[in-house]
Amino acid sequence: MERNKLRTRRELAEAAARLFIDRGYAATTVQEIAEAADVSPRTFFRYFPSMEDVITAIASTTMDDAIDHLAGHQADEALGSVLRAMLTAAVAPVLEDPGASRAFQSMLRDTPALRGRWLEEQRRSRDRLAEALQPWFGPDDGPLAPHLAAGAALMAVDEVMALWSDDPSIPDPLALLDQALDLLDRPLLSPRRPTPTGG
Amino acid sequence: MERNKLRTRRELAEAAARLFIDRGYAATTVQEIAEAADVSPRTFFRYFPSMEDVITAIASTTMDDAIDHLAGHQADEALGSVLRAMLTAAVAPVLEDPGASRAFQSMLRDTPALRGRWLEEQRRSRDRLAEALQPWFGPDDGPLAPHLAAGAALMAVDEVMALWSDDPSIPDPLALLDQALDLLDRPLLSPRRPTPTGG
DNA sequence: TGTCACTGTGGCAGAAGCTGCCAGACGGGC
DNA sequence: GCCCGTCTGGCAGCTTCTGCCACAGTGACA
Repeated sequence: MERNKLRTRRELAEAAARLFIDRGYAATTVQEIAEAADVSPRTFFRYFPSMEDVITAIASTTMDDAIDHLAGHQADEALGSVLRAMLTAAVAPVLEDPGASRAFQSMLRDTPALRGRWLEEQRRSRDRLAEALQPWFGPDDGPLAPHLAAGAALMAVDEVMALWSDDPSIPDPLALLDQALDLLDRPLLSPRRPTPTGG
Repeated sequence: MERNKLRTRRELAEAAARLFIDRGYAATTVQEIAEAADVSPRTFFRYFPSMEDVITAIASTTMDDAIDHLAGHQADEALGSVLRAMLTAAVAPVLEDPGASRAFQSMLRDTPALRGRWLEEQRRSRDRLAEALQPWFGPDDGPLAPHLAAGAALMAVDEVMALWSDDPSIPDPLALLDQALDLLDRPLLSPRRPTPTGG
């Protein structure tokens, strides 16, 4: 019956995503989602504590997988290249159906409640990623360093996806992601070297 | 009557914050907040579109003020020092009542719904800050650069506050913030130079 | 002083989100 | 056939949130 549970959960999440994109979050009811997944509303709330939480089921999987994948790498590889590979793998699924991804991003953008949950999920990924990045940092780097690296990486993905979904002329988020990661590895707060003597 | 409106709004926000910290978000009802602010529940929803949104009224002001303050600076100052001053000013109010700030952060940490809204507010601040940082970046830096700088700065504040509120042995978040900003201005993804030849 | 418009507020009905509880359905082991 | 654990549905009830109408306070104007 375990397999059946996972199937029901996925069906609920997919039905919800479809309805949210189609008619918007506010215009969708739990009853409709439940009907689309062929269960009762009561059952819906046995799988998700709230209607907003459906979104996390859609969001978390890809990033979780990517972070898990990182455990296969060793600290003797350069952090930059490992992170680049991981984030590229996390973003790549977008290319399978760019239209749907764009629609999803737009929906997210216009729905504060869902965006909040999405960001919270991202925040949780940040903690997990920081943990996974520990081997690349030494005691001299301080406790903040892995958290900042993880945060910056995920923030870059978020910014890239936002920019890509806003601007239809950008065909490929992967090229943007590359640029973003290049920028992250240079002094972020000193873009142009200021004139040595102020004035 | 305008002044009265602002007063009511602030009273609602403060009553809500007090109740959330005291008994938790889930155990607080709109009716209780309304009673504490001496208005009807119906009036509450005229000031805030949802119960969760009260939190943004508390959050947004300090960061908004700090970003506005940034408009007084010119691009001939080093970005790093301007940002440092701005973020320090944004975090400084915490020192007025560290106990309350810590309690507030803990409450935020344990309440997914509120944390989501909080992060969303932070996301909005990121866009505003990126806009304000434009003068410090040239066309060669690309469109992503100011967004990444703004995102990294706010992410650092978030991480610093989280670390500070978790660990009672850290007396002062400002010192942590300084460390975080130092780290941001060095190559984030190359903490230790890897051995030139892999092996 | 009377009337009008505007604004802030309260009350009420009703839809929707969400939970606790009980009852029925299904599968596996004896 | 019977028991047991799990998944599910239905129902009652509370809470969040909205649309609507009514009332009170304020200022302008005759």
